[in-house]
Amino acid sequence: MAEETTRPPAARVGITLLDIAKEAGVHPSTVSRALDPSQAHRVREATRTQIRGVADRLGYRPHLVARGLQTGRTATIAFVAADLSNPFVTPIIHGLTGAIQNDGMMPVIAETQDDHDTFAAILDHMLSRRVDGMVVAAARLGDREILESAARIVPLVLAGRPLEGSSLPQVVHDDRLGGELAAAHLASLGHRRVAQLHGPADVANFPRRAAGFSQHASGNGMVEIASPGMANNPTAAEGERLMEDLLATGMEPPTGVFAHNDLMALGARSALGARGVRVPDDVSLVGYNNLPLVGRLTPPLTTILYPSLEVGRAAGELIIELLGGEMVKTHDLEPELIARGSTRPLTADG
Amino acid sequence: MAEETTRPPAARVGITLLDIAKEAGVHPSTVSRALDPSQAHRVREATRTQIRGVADRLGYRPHLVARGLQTGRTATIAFVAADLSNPFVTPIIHGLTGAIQNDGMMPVIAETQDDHDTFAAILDHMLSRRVDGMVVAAARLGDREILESAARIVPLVLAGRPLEGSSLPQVVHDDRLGGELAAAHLASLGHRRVAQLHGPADVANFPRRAAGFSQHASGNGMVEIASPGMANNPTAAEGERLMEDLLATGMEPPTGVFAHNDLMALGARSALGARGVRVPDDVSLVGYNNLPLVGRLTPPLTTILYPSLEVGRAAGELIIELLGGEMVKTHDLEPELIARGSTRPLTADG
DNA sequence: CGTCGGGCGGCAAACGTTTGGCAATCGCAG
DNA sequence: CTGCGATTGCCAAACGTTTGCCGCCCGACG
Repeated sequence: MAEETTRPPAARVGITLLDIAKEAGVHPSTVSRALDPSQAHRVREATRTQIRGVADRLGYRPHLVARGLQTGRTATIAFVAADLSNPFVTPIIHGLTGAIQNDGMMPVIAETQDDHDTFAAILDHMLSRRVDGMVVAAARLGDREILESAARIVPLVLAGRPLEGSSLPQVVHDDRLGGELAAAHLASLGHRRVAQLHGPADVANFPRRAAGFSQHASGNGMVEIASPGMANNPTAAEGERLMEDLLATGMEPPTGVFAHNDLMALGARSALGARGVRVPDDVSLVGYNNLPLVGRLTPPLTTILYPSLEVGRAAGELIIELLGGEMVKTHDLEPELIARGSTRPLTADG
Repeated sequence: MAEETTRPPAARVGITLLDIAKEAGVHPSTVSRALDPSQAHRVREATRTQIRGVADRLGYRPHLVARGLQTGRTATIAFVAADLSNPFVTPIIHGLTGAIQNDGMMPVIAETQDDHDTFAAILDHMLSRRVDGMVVAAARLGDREILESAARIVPLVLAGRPLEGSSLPQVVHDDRLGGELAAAHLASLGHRRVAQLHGPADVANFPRRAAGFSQHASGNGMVEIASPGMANNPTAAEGERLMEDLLATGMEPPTGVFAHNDLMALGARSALGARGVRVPDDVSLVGYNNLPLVGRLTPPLTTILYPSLEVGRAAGELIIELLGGEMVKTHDLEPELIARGSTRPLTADG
């Protein structure tokens, strides 16, 4: 038998367990065990170190695909976002990645663009990929069925966007309370005439924020001006449009405005500015999310803190617990008012 | 042979080609071909539609892991970032995802935290995963060797951060020109005494920006105040620290400051504000990147546009071309000055 | 009527692991 | 010297595809 004295020194692609076994003069299965910490005890110290040596020398890299086929696990978590350009999702990805990377798992990412068919296709694709779990931040009302059928196949947690009438595990954020906080804040500043800029109704956060706000408002003698429709998407452009529509009605404008997220608030501010309406002098403006930098705007935006980073992290931890067979259902994270310069007490002329 | 009349209606997990073959009374390989558009012509129209019918009825989902093992392709692109919380990377991910999602590929994401060992481990892990390609936005000077050895195994493109002295395919952005634009802008406003806040030297963008700036400055009679060291990371905190150090030297401060990125510029603004130095009245400030929202700050930040979204998209396209066997090397994207309120002409007292 | 060729489909190997079961070996005690 | 248990390593099957090759059948042509 010819003895191979020199080999390409390192990191050749395609070194397999079999190569190592041959080189070390043992059976592939022995190599597999020697390299697997949880099975290493099944192989003698001496053989083990020898095998490890050969593996290192040859630059062995386990073939995770092959392993995945055998074990049924891919060390992969799907992350499904509606719109990756929304600054709101970055911290979620960041938190998620941080929570799972230690366990050797990595997120694989897709974007639905808030389109139902795309959403369905992506879920399907992720199942085909045999991801070990899914974190979905793109849920809309109409997606419930496919979400639940996916959840029957693979651990799935909702993050960022809850889903009305579903009992899927999720990272819960109390949007209703957030809405209340916004109303309470405006109330405490003396505002009576208020309005909301509504995000799309099929994204469950927004109706909840709206309900919380309305409830507190009506319970405290505030007058809520009916808003001119709702946004098709929770974007700055839509916020601007809604605000314009509101101003265009000709009726006496509100002194306090609650936009259902920061992007819409920014859009609203543009619309107000274009009409010569000043924030906060003429109108107090409250957003939602506390996006990066909104605290450095002028005026700095008063907003409700949405703890995106923690949501991402919690989602990751939830998934990992689910994978471990635990039955955890939810994880709670509270909203918090961050009062800044875009709101101020109502004055006589305001 | 018992005829199975009723089956679980749909989407059971674990329907395999074999199940379909059995059900349709053909060989698995025929099913495989019938379902593969590029092989479908090898099977008669009738059998094909029958097979498709059975597949749909059973809710068949191809097992991408098994396919990957066989074909060697995973339909997966690694995206390696230094810091996912930097608003700068989101648009890159967005662009990348958009560019590859149509081809059924998805990014799998990891974060190096700008640590060399973590970086090496992640590259290795990605190779183990058998990703089809890599987009690396986390390159530092010391990472060259491992990057090049990875690039020998799998198509790899650099995006966001170039690498000094390397000929890896990359999405090129002319940082030097960006630096020049910053200097030229300040010069055109009459500024003579200027300073830079340096990003870390082992991230190649920053020395290039610095060189472009310095060259234009000295070539146009400007006096560049030596800066007090450089940032360890390109973050707001570090920008603040550098600016403080600069002010603390006691020498006459510059009237124009070029921060090597927007985050550092924001940190610098804080430091200036804390000392009662006004922007732009006392100091004109230029950043880099044009992060979302910096145009809405007060004053809105003058900055150099870094086309992150296009960089991400271009990186995705480059990878796909590389996968197609093309030999493309680079893709160019120009910087662009965006003059806003944080810079203004030098006045007698400024 | 024989042969050729093309269309269609089956066969089996291969991709690189993991893992349950079994065999061999060894040490040690009876 | 034999028997027994524990330790160590081997065997082979299995995970779900893809794909080169071969064979069958049918029609057409010589």
